[in-house]
Amino acid sequence: MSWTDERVELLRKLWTDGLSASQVAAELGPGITRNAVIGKIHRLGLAERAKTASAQRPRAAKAPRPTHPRMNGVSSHGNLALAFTPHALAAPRLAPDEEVVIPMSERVTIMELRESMCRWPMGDPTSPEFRFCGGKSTVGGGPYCAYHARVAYQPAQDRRRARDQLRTQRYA
DNA sequence: CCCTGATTCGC
DNA sequence: GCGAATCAGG
Repeated sequence: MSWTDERVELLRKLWTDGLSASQVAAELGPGITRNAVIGKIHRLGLAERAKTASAQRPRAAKAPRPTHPRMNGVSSHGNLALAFTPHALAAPRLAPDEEVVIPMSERVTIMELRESMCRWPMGDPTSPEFRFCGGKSTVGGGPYCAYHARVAYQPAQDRRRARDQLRTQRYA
């Protein structure tokens, strides 16, 4: 990869528009790294950008995060185990077209689960194969990754009711 | 930890 | 000139 005229032009435009170096790098495609972009910006003398756009822009208000019945007061791993095993057992069944396949290698056991990870249960909770999704949980410490948050909170009226029912049956 | 830009320095 | 590695900061 080299700095062709087109590339430089695009770099100028995107950087001037206020994109971050990594965003510009992504636009320029694989092969151009963030470092490459920053280096070029300096060589071009573009480094004095009147503040970054993101710095000018007032921070967007934090999206309100839905609360989950079982999600309160969870902080340590022990808590996680206690809090989410019931949840796991009562996990809703997803329709095949709702299903997202997470490779086993990316899933995590309950011991590997961290607060920053998606706690969506996957597989049979009574099986040694049982894992959690393990994806990056949503910003602000939400319990699920973006996808599973959607599944958990969005369509869910009746599914959730069913799940809660199941939960109370088993853990009343 | 995720991210940001800045700087250095071997190539 | 180039950009990975590193630094300093949010």
